Amino acid sequence: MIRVALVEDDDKIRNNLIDMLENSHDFRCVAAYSNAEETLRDISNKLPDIILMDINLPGIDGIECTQKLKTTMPELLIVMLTVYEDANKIFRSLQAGAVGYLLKLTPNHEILSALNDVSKGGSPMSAQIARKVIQSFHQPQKEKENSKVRLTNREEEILDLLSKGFLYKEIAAELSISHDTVHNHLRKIYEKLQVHSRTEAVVKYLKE
Amino acid sequence: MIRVALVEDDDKIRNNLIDMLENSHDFRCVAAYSNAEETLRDISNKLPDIILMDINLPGIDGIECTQKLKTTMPELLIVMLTVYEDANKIFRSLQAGAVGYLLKLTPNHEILSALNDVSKGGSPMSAQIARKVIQSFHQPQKEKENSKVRLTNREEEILDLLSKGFLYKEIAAELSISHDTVHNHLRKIYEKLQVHSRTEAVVKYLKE
DNA sequence: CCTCTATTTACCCAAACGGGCTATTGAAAT
DNA sequence: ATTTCAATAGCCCGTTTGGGTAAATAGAGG
Repeated sequence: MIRVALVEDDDKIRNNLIDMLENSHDFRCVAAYSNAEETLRDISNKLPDIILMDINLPGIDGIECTQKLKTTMPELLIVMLTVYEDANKIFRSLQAGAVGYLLKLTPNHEILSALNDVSKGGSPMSAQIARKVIQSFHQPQKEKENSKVRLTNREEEILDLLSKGFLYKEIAAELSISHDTVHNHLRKIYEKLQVHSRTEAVVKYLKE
Repeated sequence: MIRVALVEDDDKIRNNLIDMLENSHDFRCVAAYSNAEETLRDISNKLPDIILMDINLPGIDGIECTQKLKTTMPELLIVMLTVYEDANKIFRSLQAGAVGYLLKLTPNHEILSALNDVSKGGSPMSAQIARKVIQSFHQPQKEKENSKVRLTNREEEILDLLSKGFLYKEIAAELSISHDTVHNHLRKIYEKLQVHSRTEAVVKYLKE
């Protein structure tokens, strides 16, 4: 029997996963947590072989949690199970030590076979996810090295003003350019930082 | 002749103030800066008696600038001249060492008479501003001590999610409450933090 | 018992934002 | 000479946000 633990804050999804595991022949659900903090505190009492980890958790997120878990229990196999299909989250998860990355819309039987893969030393991920991972190797080495994407001077300038809470039109006034140009720079910035809002961009920026 | 310096990022307003000073009998404008950084660098060459300081400056804001100026030139008289009528900014300004607090809508002749007051040892401020200052002495000491406003647990929880870039509706889903409730908590948070947008709130929050 | 606060929900509305698209200019690189 | 790219500007459109206003409930503290 392979010991599996869950970290998932949505009650319904968590209970579905528990059912799935308990109705299987090969797996046992030895723990189910709703947040990262509890997981980090309690996991050493349960010693699962595999963890199915949600990314979007209240407080410490699944990626950070993965990182912390791997430092204390490096043999633990962690599989991300999440709604995000975004390249950045995938890479950060894998870098944090996850061995697999599944989307939440994956049918139960595929999740189970993925868990089997994992226990056999595989790394399950959907074809779309795999493609994104593969593509990362096609990127010229240059870009991989400084994974901290390079913003142009103008973009940094705008991001800085953004982080001070200025509106588009205030930034435009400040820099004597049009509202639309600010808008355009912001799009490029969001694309480069892999985010979709002011807040996310500013948070990344402030963490330098 | 009383030597006055200006710190104001808006060209039009700054030039209006220069005109006002130059057309007066008692004052000379010895410097006019558009930002705090330049002011801090250059002010020791100009040695004004009084500074009229805007709060909303790009980069270092007027309050921080006031603080820094007072450490190196404690005899300098600084008068805030700003659009903000909010209690928090007023107190922080006065604590930083400002001796007066005027609103930008104050007519020129009143600004001049305020400058006269200042040079005579007075502290000019409008009746509304004065009221807010007075009221601060009526507040129980408790609240004055921890000026770092207290957010409720719920509010912190929501602010935390906000800082992770979640949308209102995502926060609502996360906490199993309605979109409107999230909206309302955010209003309270903004009010307590004296901000007017996600970005500003998150920046304050991340700076702990 | 009454008041105050925290938490919750709701409706309205204007401003701000995010993304899809296209396009011009000038500089730098190939 | 041609291509690439940063910077500029614009239009369209749906979504998100912020603020006004109102109100109900439950718990704490007088």
